[in-house]
Amino acid sequence: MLKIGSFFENYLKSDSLFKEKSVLLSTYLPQEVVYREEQIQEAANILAPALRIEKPSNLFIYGKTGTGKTLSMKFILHSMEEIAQKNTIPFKAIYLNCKLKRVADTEYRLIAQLVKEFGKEIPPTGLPTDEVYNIFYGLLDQNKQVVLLVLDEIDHLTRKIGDEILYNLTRINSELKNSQIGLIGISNNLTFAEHLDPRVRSSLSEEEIIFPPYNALQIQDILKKRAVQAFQEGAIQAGVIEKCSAYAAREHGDVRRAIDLLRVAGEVAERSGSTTINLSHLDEAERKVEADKIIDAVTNQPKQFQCVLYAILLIAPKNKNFFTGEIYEVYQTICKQTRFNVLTQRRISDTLAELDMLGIINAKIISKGRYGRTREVALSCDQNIIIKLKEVLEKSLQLS
DNA sequence: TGTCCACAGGAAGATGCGGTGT
DNA sequence: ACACCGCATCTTCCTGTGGACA
Repeated sequence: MLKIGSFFENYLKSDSLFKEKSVLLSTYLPQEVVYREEQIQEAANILAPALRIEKPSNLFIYGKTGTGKTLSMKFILHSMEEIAQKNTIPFKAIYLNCKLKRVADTEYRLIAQLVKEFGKEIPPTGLPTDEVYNIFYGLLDQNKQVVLLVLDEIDHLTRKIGDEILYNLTRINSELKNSQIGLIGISNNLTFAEHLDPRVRSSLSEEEIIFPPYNALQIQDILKKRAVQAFQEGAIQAGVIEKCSAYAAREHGDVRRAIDLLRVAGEVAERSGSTTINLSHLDEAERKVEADKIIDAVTNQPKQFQCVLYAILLIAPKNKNFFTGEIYEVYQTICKQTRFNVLTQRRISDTLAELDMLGIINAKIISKGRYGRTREVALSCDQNIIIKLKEVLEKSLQLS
């Protein structure tokens, strides 16, 4: 008791490395967005008519992850809302991330979420989708107003539920008497629009803006600016920021990742009682970020998924590469042990594809000629993650 | 040169759950 | 009580296919 008490005492007394940790969180909205002035100006030009209660052109934004798309859009919308409020312009901006599970990953939920933005609750299920649309139309058309709808990670939406919903959204305006709605799509995938229905494509991407990746120097500069706000003076040792931006530059200029890494490195350093952040903290942070991402993804999957992964973990030490059929056999024995239903191979095939998508395994479809076509699977994460995964799975599946 | 394996992966639909309005 | 809805998960049935082997 006394011991733990003094731990907290010491904890309070010791100076934190952080001055303002929230600066390093993804929710942080900086005062200015650097190196994106050009894109922001362009977007502002396109969206400005909304403030005169005219419908702006629909806008499409492309760029890899961590290139400041979301940040820039939030920045623009934020200042538009401010102006609108000051001048009592009936303007509303709605930002939705389509990647969020159970929020915006189906047509019903997306519209329900939009309705919620107007302050009305929609039950999570039960109503016909048409009905939800009607409620949305009604709310939208109550007053004369311009609504800007930002759909972030829009490629996730269409991959899951097709592009019909986008078609509906682009046609909303013709159904509305008072209001106007402008759509802004944000996509990580540069080729996203190519496999879109031509009608949707032409009306959705009336205007397009591309966000190029940041280069290493820009990343360094951004990181330095954030670090100054986030950490105590002298908390970061020389070379840490440089290495951090080098990591990010290697990952196609993903600044978000770099900022994440810096934050975790700070946490690691703090926990180890160090007064500064050094390179080894950064290395550990990188391992931790990677491991957390994977383990998080796995624990949120259904048991059957976990069974398949466990089967793979059992085979992996014996063979470097293995095939769908082998995995299925091992999976069956695991199901027997755990008293789970044995699913069909068709389903397992899909599960393997999902595992591949999550980056846990590396699956390649190969032909063994006479001996058929199959997935060649190899584990693609490093040893200490595998050990941790195995522990987590054994616990979750209640295997000894 | 054609055959044929061992799957991939599309389509449609069954099932069970948590919900709705009447 | 009832018919109906959305959704995740899974099954059934199906067509497609790269290339080693006879």
